[in-house]
Amino acid sequence: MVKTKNTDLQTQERIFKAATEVFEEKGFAAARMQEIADRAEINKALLHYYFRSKELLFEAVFQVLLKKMFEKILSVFMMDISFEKKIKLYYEEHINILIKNPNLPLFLLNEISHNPELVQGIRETLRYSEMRDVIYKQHSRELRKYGIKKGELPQLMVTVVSMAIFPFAARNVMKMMMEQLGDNKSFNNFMQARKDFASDFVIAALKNRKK
Amino acid sequence: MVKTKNTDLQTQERIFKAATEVFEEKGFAAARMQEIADRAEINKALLHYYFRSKELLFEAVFQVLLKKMFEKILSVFMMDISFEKKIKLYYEEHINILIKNPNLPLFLLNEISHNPELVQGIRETLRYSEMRDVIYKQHSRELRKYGIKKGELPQLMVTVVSMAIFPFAARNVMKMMMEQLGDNKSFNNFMQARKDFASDFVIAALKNRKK
DNA sequence: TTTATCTTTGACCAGCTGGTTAAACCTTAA
DNA sequence: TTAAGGTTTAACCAGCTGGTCAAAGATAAA
Repeated sequence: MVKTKNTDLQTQERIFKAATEVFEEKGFAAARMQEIADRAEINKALLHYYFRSKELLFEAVFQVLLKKMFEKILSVFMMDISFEKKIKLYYEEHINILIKNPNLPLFLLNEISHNPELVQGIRETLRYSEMRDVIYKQHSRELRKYGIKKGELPQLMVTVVSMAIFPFAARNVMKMMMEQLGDNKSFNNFMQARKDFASDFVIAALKNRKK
Repeated sequence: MVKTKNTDLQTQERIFKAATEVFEEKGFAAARMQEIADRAEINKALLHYYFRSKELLFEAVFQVLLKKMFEKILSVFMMDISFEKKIKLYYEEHINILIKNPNLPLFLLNEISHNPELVQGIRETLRYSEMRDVIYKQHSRELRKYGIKKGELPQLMVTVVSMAIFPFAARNVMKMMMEQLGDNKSFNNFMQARKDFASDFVIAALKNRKK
């Protein structure tokens, strides 16, 4: 309970890690408690000893994965650097994270859409309105120059993040396309190249907008 | 069997429609045969009479939804019009389809990622390499002008489609952001506005690229 | 060593899930 | 009217799923 033995933490961490893997791969509905127990190499009853139910275990895992997804985005967009640098840094950092966690986007989008109550967790983690206000204050001059009105900021933000996130969600479709192409570039190479392509694309679009 | 009575088709169609709804909403793993039967207002055993198993029923539904997603994209990008017009028409048509089927993107991406064998169906429906070749032949002049090399075409294509598809996949997250904003625009208004935003954005980026 | 507390386990269970089956029902053609 | 074949149903089933529980095992303090 209060006393934290070595073994306690080891076991709980092993369960948590196994649960993360299984939930991320299969999603909540297709995930099986038995499989989590097997991967953690423990008895199934132990799962319920540490995390009362499948739902509670899932929620614990979900919160951590949600933060893994959004904390970096938030911190980058809150930084006090130029908008151009921010875009470049965002793609660099976020694509790196997603290369390490390629299942993250589809997992999060899917669970959120199937269980709207999870959205509450996002409110607290993403803090969108805060981010939006900071961005608009910091970059009012640049955004005006680019002809982005405050009402259009969501359009721009969605565009920016979709260019990084969408390819991971569509990863299997893309892999198929690349095979068919006889393209030797791996998916990861594609995403490495995308860091520059995406930032150049966004900057170019902004600099040449109809005003 | 061969004789097609009225009632046969009506029943089979009712089952198919109900199955489409349930699979699209819940996904394969969380979908329940009983719920499909209830929505079709028939006995559960009838599902197995018309479609032998859950898997077979799912595959039938999946193929139709896959075509709903991709046929329009394919036909637009195969048309003999300028690249700019093609981009505009693509967003107009595809966003219209997705507004009518908002769950389609997440459903397809998710099922494909959880069941790689379904990719075969995409090969036949999407015909990516054919599309890519046609695009590159038709627009070699324009693409050269924009400084898009053949190897970069996938980057451009993924960018274009992600701007239309991603917002639907992230629909619930976006709805939350809009509420928090106190924004009265509905999600559909956002997507209507996105038709112009996206095409202008892509065209602007192309016209101002580093070469 | 003893004792109290925390961990871990095997065995078990109720309820759900996809799927089957035999019988009833309906339609149609002879 | 009747026989045949397709359609629909209620009842049923085996296997899986999340979850429980009593007992055994480990740990550390007294």
